[in-house]
Amino acid sequence: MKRGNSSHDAETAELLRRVGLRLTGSRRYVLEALLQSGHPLSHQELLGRRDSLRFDRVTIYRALLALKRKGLVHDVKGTDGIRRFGAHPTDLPHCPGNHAHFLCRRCGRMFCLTESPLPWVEVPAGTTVEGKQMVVYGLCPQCARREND
Amino acid sequence: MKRGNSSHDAETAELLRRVGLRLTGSRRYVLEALLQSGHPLSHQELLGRRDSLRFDRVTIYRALLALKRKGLVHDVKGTDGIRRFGAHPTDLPHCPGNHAHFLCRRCGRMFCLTESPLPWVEVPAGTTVEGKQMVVYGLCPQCARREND
DNA sequence: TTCTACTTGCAATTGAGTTGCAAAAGCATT
DNA sequence: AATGCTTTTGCAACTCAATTGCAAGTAGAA
Repeated sequence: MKRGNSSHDAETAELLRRVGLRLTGSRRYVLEALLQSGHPLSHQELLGRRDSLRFDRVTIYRALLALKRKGLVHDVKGTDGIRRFGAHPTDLPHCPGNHAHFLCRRCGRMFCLTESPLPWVEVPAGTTVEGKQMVVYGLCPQCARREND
Repeated sequence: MKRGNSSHDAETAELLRRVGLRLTGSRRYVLEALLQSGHPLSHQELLGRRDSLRFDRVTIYRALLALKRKGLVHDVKGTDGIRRFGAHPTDLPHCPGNHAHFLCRRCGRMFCLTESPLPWVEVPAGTTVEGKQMVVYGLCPQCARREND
């Protein structure tokens, strides 16, 4: 399977192998893209990239689910209802995604606020907590500047 | 317009008037339901209630948007992608909804964790924060018990 | 009661995400 | 490098939350 000659190419292969996933083009592409990108990406954004190699929409979804299932990426459902997936080289291979995320309501980009770990939350007795996510929304610096013109 | 004879009937009318919304059946019904319910409700749940008076789906959506716009209710997009709306008598009329929410992945009910105010979050310089939400998910006490049978 | 702006109901549409299935590809083995 | 088994892919169809346009209906003020 043809693939890009990017800097993370060997790294993605190693990561996929380590978690027991077959090395397929879509998984390499998706993990590669998430590692390169400085911020979490939505399914739509992954499809839009020039180097997406025209993988089918469904294939991208399934690649994301596989990576998520193996813990290579974390995901957040934004206030806009769109799920975005992120991978951080420093977090891998046990990327917890245990931090807040910022979502710009104008450009739709999401950023990991890795400096803000999620707080402990008190829940009623008997409750089982499986996970948590926090989304901060508003305008990113660039969009905030444009909004004031 | 016919309406229920519930305990909050006068309260809803007063609240709607105070924020400058016309007193219509759907708004009374929705606000009433949210006040009575101990937890935030989705559009679907609002439609399903016996006393929903068969308002149109779209009407319920628009009533929710109007209440939200006027700050009478707060809303949260769950990890399941479904938006739920909550009103708390004690919060009104400036219900901030500034607390975490718990979402049960089994029964789909959402609860306000009013004891857990959202933490301050550090964002990059220039960022405009307009709001934030936190969703904790897992199993509620009842569902956790059933899952162990 | 009348007038007008706002609200409602209906039908159609959008868009994210999922499912079933036959063809194709990964990979361990020979 | 051929075999065979299992997983993955592509395609089409589908589900479901949420939105939009518009004509008919209604709340509230004059």
